[in-house]
Amino acid sequence: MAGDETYWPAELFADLERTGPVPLYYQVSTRLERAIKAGTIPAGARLENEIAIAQKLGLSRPTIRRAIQELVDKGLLVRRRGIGTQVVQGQVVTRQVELTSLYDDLANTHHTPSTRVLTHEIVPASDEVAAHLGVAAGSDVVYLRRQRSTDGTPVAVLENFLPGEFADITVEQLETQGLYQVLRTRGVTIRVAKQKIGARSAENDESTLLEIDEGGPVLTVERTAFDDSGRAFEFGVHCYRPDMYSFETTLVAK
Amino acid sequence: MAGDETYWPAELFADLERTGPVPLYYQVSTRLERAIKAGTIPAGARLENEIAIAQKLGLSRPTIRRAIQELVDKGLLVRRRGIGTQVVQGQVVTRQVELTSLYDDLANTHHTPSTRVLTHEIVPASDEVAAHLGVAAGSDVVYLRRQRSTDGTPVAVLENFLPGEFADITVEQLETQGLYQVLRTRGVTIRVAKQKIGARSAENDESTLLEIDEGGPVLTVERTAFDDSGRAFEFGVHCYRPDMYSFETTLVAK
DNA sequence: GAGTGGTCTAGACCACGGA
DNA sequence: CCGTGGTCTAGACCACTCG
Repeated sequence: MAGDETYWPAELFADLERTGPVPLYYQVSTRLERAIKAGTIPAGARLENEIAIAQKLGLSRPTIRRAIQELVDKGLLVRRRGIGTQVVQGQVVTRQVELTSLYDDLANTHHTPSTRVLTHEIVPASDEVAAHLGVAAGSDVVYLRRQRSTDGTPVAVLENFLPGEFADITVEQLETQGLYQVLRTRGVTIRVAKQKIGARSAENDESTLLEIDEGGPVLTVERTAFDDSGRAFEFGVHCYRPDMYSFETTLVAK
Repeated sequence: MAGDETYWPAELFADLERTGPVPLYYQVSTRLERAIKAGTIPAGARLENEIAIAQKLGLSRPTIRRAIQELVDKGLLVRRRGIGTQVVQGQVVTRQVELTSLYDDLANTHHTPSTRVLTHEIVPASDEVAAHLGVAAGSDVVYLRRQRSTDGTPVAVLENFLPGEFADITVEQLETQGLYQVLRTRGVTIRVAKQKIGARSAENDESTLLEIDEGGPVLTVERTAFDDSGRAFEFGVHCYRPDMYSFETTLVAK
């Protein structure tokens, strides 16, 4: 019957590097993702089955499965046993919440982020901060409060707590780079983050700093970040101007 | 040296069902997750290497890898080449954003959710709704507006648009079950959801419905849901009382 | 019954980190 | 150097869906 065709634009996969450092599953996955986003493989289309794809590409089935799984996890494909693999109808392009800092987020969207450091001091850890950072209550931690703007418009007020060993981070570093960028220079990279997103009214000087109405709504995030070894290295309490920032996520049922 | 021990409480894995319908990787993964959350394997601990685990359990390495990968994706473990696998220090228990309805969320936390249907009618699809649902602009869609409460306190105002084929859903069904529950009865299950989380001031009758201050802050979600075949079957615009609801997520760097 | 994805095995070689 | 996880192969059997 017409309409039962399966898709597999094999010509898109002619240039796979079998020797280079880039994993094969990743090469397949990214090419497939591009083809879907470009509409070369239309929404709702059915892909060829895994075995056939593996043969056409001269790869093993597990490699193909892994490539496809990447896109299933991203919400671009759905798989059903006995049926096949289909493209999700998600024309609406959504930029995902990635594990990047707000600074990078803003810089990546062709804006010019800037930072003003409001507070930069050593304080004893409260019980809450100590619990999140995994340090003793009352021990020295670094407290930062920053105002983040883009193109001159304030976007967020960022409060952060770091373990005492980061006391030597300077105001100048913080005003020219994002916090995660500074930490990366010191060999600390973010690997896992647990966060809670909510809303409340602006408090104290927040309305002034964000240039919004007194007591106006703000979007809030509480985030604990962990490094490569699973150690907590940052606890942040942030508030955002809701007309300047929002979070986009894709959820996939398991 | 002391402190270099690796952990693997093999006794926890004595009862694996090799013949049943539950996948082996899933059995290993859930037992391991329980052991981590119970503290049997402490935060920061290093696991034995994959080959040794596979031998001890009489399973293949790919099966063990998959079990571990599940927990890496959940943010409970981190893996580093040349180093090993370690438990993340995430004592703070966080309930994750799952692909469940608000109704189930509330019911699962030992509360009694209730729903009042405010509007239930057929309307022509606006351009925005049509784009999200993948139907023609102006075609008939079902419009629902509901007030959701828990233990008598209002939590959210839910606006939803569904394809016209769901016109026969009754008010009674919606007041006794969650929307996704009703749809599941009709063979539609949610598989992927794309959503945007933000904040704004309460508008029109929302403050009254949520029993908050006029123009007070609300947490907002815009969600498009897709079924097993990748077809959009629901577009929702919801607002939540921020003191009653927030979102928790875990992000893992790839 | 034919076709699909879901699981599992038993190896192999490589890249990276540390001693 | 060794130990670790990262990738890849070439099969196998099963469970599910459909005609």
